[in-house]
Amino acid sequence: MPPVRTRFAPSPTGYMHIGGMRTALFNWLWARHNGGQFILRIDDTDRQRNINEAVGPILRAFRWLELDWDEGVEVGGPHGPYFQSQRGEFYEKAAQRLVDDGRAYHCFSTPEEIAADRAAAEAEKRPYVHLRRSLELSDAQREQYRAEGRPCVLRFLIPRDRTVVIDDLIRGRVEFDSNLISDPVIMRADQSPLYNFATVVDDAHAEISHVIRAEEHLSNTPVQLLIHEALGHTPPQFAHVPFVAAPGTKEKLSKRKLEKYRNNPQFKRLFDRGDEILPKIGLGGSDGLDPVMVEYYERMGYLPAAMINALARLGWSLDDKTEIMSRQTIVDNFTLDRVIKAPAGLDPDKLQSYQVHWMGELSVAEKVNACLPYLTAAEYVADPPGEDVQEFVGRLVTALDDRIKVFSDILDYDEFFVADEDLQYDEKAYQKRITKPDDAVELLTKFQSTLETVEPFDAASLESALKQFVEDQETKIGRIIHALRIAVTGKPAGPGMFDCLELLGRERCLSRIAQTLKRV
RNA sequence: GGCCCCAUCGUCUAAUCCGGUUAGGACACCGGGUUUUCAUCCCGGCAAUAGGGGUUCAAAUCCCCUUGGGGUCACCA
Repeated sequence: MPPVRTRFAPSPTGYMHIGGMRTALFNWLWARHNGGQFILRIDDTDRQRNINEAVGPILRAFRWLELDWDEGVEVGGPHGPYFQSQRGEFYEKAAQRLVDDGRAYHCFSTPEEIAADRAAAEAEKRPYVHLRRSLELSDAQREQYRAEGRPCVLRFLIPRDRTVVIDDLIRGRVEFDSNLISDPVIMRADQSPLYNFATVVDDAHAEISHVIRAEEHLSNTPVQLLIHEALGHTPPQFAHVPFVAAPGTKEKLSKRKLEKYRNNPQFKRLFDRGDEILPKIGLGGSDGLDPVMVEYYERMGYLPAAMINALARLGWSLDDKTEIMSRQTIVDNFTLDRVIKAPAGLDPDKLQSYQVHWMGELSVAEKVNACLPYLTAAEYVADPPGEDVQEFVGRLVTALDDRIKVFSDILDYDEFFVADEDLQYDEKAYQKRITKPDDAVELLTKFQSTLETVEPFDAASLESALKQFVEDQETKIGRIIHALRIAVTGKPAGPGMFDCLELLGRERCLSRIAQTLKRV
């Protein structure tokens, strides 16, 4: 058995698509599961843009999720270079071999000619395949065309009357009739290779054992198989994974349909949350980072463990009940035969539930370290944060407990960072808890002296002090505690009341209550 | 349109390959409990084999058709 070698070969688009990430993950998992190698190559045969700018976000996504690669971009390896744009000689050599063997031919057909042929075929309702007019040319004509400088591409000669069989590891046996396959262009006039050709040359050169890719490539596969064959390669095994669909649909998740997704109920929450959070940390809104991109989740403060867990469960399962899986568990158990054939819609709700689980596994120190950058970026605290700030955030995070679902949630608790006079009140809650009850103001007023004297000013003492107060006043805890929360935090929800008081400290609590009472 | 792929709760899926389960789990949702709020957590509930034909003692599972969805038909990847 040859070693398992898989690859992911994105075209440099400037961002990492969540669906592509899932494909990459499956490749990585299959390599790791088998103790093989994973290769990261860049398919940039058709790009003239700034490569570094376009590749950066892709590498960033891999690093964030800790998907390491054994060969490829930046790390190098024995099968480089790992940019198709730098592999010209390999393609030229392979192309020459095909020409020499009569498996490829120079084609002088103009785009107009081809369009006309296609139109004619359509008019007659017969499937169009390239007509190979250039094969009929005499040597003299050929020379004349060349002398005229007429552009000439190289086409692969598809053998006729063949049934091309793909034994796909996920989809099973799939057959194609070679008579229906048009001769594909494999080299442009300028000697640059086309994808279907370059990928074959590169996969063979890198000794890729398994090509795991999205199912939209399934119909390219017969061509690639035939080219492998013509070049004398043993083709890799293919596994076509279903595409990742938009939430609640069966349609391929696509960046082009972004505006439509804004109205998708599940996606809408992600967009809205992005619009709320991202500007605070200087990243613009969801115009720049959207939930189709991996970077959105990174910037919002999702956990790699949650992302991996969610992505792995999209089209794959371990058994009939296991949902929560560590990276290691997934590596240990991942097999291609358990990949499902039907497309799977990304489920933001389910991602969130994995996130809640994996967040719960973190220590306070880990959460603090991850939350601090949000607080500094939003300028809630100084950058770099002093020791006292770190200590305070530690106490806040402890009090917040699992209320922080993604790290950027820490920004919801601005009441612990703003000056007393800048405290914002939730008006609805203010009405309900302070204005409307007839005893709220009176109780708050009286409770000030309790706060002044309670010693020490910590959650436990505050709790017993409040209970004593309630007893003395012959009232119920519910009569004051809600009003108190609004008075000191401005909000109807948050950490435990006594934690809030302790966190804020005596002075700020008293100042905020006074300010609230003045407001009535 | 041609070719190809796919089809189980609202969603992600298990059982399908090798026919026999009260068709299981999770998320979401609904109800209840815990809790000073919110969040968490616990308990319970709702909810599916696209349709039609075969084959068989027995079909979600095998075969055919229909319908629906999707992918692809480039000098994109």
